[in-house]
Amino acid sequence: MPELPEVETIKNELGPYVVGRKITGVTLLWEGMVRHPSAEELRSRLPGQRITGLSRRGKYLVFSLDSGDLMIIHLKMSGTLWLKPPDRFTRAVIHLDGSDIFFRDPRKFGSIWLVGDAGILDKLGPEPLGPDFTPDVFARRLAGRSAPIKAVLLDQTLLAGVGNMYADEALFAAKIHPLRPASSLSPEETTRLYGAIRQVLLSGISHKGASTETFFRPDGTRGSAHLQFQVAHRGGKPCPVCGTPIQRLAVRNRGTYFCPKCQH
DNA sequence: CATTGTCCCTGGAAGC
DNA sequence: TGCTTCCAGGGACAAT
Repeated sequence: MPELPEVETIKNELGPYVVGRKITGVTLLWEGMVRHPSAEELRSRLPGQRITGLSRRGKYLVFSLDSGDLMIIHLKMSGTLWLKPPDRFTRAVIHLDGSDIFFRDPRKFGSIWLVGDAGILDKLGPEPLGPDFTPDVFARRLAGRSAPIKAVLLDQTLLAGVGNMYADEALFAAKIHPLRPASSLSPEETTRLYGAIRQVLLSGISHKGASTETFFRPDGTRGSAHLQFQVAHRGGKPCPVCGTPIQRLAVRNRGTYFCPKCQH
């Protein structure tokens, strides 16, 4: 499930193959992924445009086009962008005058937009690894939030890019229980969590993303970040710090893994 | 505005 | 072997 480190990895590794290339055609095998405009308009407006840049905002991939348009892709649960030939889960192909891009998405949750500006991204909170995200900013944004800290970390308007896996990892690293009300964190705990979020995301990027399920890099290989996970997707296994079995509970229908002894 | 629940999707694993 | 159930879960949306 692509979160910030996985999307960053795709951006880094796909960019060299697509920036500077011209789109020559679009094949949609699952039109439901097109969010704006219509599938028909997407097919007619993309060909002929040159990709001038590829960037990431939160979990969104942003392709800049020479017309000024933006092609924005969200991979959601199971999406990947491949440079290699398609399989039965390919939902779209962006044909280029070079390597084609294959949008692979078994669960069909992924989305694509073709827009004139980045307005749909305005709602996102700060980039966790960017200069605008400081412990003070984090503390202010948590203030007044009574929901469980785990749920609040998944709110993309609070902070952009943290998903289910890295939220669990950050809470474990900061030794904070996932059900703690967000506003109950002490200043010291808030600072600790701030550092933990940045640390687990940077670790994820350096390991080229986590391939717990359907994530693959553009060349089809897996990342190795999941091998570093302490609690995420490790229900029943011993806590690497104290040996207590890792527990699983559901927070807003999201599987949440934590150590009941280490996290308070 | 904050919060919670439902829904969209499908394959793989586990249980019977 | 084959059926059913559960699990993976980001974000749009509706309801409170």
